[in-house]
Amino acid sequence: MTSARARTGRPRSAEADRAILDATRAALVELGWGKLTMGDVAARAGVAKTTLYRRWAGKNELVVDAVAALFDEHLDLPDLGSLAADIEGVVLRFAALLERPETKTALMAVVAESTRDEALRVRIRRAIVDRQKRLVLLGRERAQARGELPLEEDATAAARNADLIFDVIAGAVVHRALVSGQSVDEEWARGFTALLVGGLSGV
Amino acid sequence: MTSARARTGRPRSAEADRAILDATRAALVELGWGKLTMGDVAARAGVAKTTLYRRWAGKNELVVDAVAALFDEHLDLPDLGSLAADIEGVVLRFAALLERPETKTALMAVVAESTRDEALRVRIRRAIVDRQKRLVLLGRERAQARGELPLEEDATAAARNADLIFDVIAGAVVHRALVSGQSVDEEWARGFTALLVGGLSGV
DNA sequence: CCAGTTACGCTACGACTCGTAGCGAAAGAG
DNA sequence: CTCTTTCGCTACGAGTCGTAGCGTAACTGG
Repeated sequence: MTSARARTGRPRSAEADRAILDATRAALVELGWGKLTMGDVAARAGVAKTTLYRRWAGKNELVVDAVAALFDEHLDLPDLGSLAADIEGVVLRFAALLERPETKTALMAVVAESTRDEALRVRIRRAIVDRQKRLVLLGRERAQARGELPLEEDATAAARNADLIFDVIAGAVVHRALVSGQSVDEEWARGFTALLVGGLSGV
Repeated sequence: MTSARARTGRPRSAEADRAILDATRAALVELGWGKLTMGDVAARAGVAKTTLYRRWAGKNELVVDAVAALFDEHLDLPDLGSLAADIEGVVLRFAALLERPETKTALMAVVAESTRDEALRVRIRRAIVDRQKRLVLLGRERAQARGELPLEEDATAAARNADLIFDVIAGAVVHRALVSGQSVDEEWARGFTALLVGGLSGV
């Protein structure tokens, strides 16, 4: 499967791939999603425009891959000892990524495009969303191991619940950072964690 | 102030305004944000392209106004008798708007653009976000009047807390509907409400 | 009724971006 | 050394952008 395609002929330059993705991120920082053009990225990367189109169908796919690389590098979560500390940790990780200018301008834009492009939506899910989700699931497992959260017996209910928690955490951070346009600092993370753990009625 | 500008000369056609905004929403449904063009909207509305540019600076501002009209019409919240019921109500209102094809494709796109355009961000806030926020504040006041939530003494802390709750509710709905791409139905609304009210540790 | 003022529809325009095609050269596999 | 694929380059038609210029339409104050 891995060697089935392109066993012969000139191989694609891995260096070009790196240069293109780097150039894409740089262009996102300087120009933002709206003014980023394929021709500009090609020029920055020092490759021909046709080379871009041989590897990516268009701007959407290219930008998803360029941003996904950031999520790959910067998303991990050490065990901070308690459920609350882990939630604060994951919130601050998300926020650190969302407040970069590259991701800030690109993420919402590709998600917007994905509402009319199912293939793009799947690509985003695999490249970005699922990576975030794993952190939430990890924190959940740790909390269950500590006895802070009950073990769930029904698998489908557990999955539904995990989806819910993920949407709440990721959604709140995204909304705070991108829609409300305010910074996700430690103070906000503490307040959010207290709300999530204790609820509105909790003290 | 209101009569200070354009007291003389031919007045702008209010009918043209309506036709343009209707055409914009129709174009969003058919084409989506990405393929919507000013020329196409003008043709649909039966006006000249120059007329659009006399009233809106560009695609971003036009679409914000077109979508804002929907939020104006469909955002109110009857008193449902309890905090939990009110939260479910507001969640389902948000969801009903977000699941329309016009708003689905437009909202994230203009928010993405607004990360590089402060004036646009303010316009979105005033036209859309603040209208949503009022519903959350309203539900909060009702809950306090019922005694379900404590009255807060410190005004700045209360405002900060209201911002937090709003980001959590709106963020969760947006994330569920647009990023996870799953429907916000009554079952999800119930689960979300239970989590928000009781917290992770609450039963 | 008449000038003054503003909005309108229409046309045309240069600048830009898109995505593709065609070419000869380069880089590997067998 | 041949076959295959990628590469950089150039060129292209199509489409969009935002603006300018023009004559006409609509409304106001004298």
